[in-house]
Parts: sequence; structure tokens; C-alpha cells
Amino acid sequence: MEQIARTAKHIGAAVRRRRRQLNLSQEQLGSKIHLRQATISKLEAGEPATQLRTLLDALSALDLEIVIRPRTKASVADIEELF
Amino acid sequence: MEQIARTAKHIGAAVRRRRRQLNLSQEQLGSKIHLRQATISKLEAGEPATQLRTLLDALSALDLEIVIRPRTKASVADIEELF
DNA sequence: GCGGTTTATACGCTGTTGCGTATATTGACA
DNA sequence: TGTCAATATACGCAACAGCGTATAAACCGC
Repeated sequence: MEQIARTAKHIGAAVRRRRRQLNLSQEQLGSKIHLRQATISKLEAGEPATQLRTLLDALSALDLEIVIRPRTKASVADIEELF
Repeated sequence: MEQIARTAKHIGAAVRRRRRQLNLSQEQLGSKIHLRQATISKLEAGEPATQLRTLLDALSALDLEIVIRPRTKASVADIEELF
């Protein structure tokens, strides 16, 4: 339930996972926060130039939050496994 | 050491806190990741249109990572206190 | 108070978002 | 396999990030 994310792709994957968990389509999620389905698609695809606002709005609608903490010793391989 | 961040301002504050902890100037942090001092300034100011790439690059240089998880019950007031 | 450092802000430029709108592509399942 | 939902992608547009460069403003120790 806790996803470590070090890249935009990780973040996108976490968003997608949660959205599906909640049985929402990109369209439905988008309309909750006034973003287009295409925008959600790019966010989930891990587009690194996505705006912070877009991510935060999505997280909010998905009842997710971000925690910022010192990096754990988990290797990159360990993290990739989660995705 | 774990910062909950639900807004761009929270994120910016966490970045700034860590940067200072490591005794880096915005200039120094920026040059590590090929971003201008002005860009770091905006990130720390909590500009919500900042690009994800910018944040992730900064976190990487600061040896920080993001965790995405379901929102805790902590009230907004509780979170604001941290900042 | 001063001088030096650090941070905020400005201008013109290029690149890219997210928009509206629309259409391919893919996926799921009867 | 056919069909409808869901997702990816496209075009032109307005808005704005981040760039180089530069300067104002705020901070700090002495």
C-alpha cells in the first residue's frame, strides 16, 4: 500500500494502480478534478514534464498523499519489482 | 524526517528544509542537476506548475524519495503544523 | 551599518503543457 | 469475432516553465 517512487514512471504507475483499485476510468477521474482524459493518460504514462499541480490534483481525488523522506537503502531493482 | 506533503507549498518546504540540512545553496543544488538557481527558487516557493522532472531531479540530488500512500487521518491543521 | 552571499525577480526565447475537439488503438467480454 | 468501453494520440492554441543573462532584494556574520 506504500509505493516508493523515484521516477515519473513510478508515480504514474502508482496513480494508475490506485485509480483501478477505485474502479474509475481516466475520464471519471479527470472530470472530478477538471482535467482531460488525455492529461490523465500522460500522467499515468510517466511523462516527466507533467505539472506538479496535475499530480497533486489526481492524488487528492484518489485520496492519496505524498510523503517525502530520506532515501531508503532499497536498491533500484527492489523498487522496480514493485512495478 | 518524514514529511507529508499535500500541496506544492508543502513539497517546496520539504525540499528547502533538506537542502539547508545539507548546507547547500540553491545555486549548488541547481548545478548538481543542471537547473538554474531561479528554478530551484520557484520549486521551493511551491509553484504548482513546476514540472515533475524538476522535483524528481532535486529530490534525487538531496537523497530524498517520494512515497505514495493512502491519505492518513491527520487533519490539515496537523500537517500545516509541520511547516 | 557593511560587504559578501544567498535568494527572488526580470526580459526575451524556445519548448511543452493542458485545453477543446476529435480520432486511432486497445481491451474486455458476450 | 463483433461491439462498446477505455485509453492513447493528434492538431491548433494559449499559457507558462526553464533557459541565459542580469539585477534587485533579503540575510548574515563581523
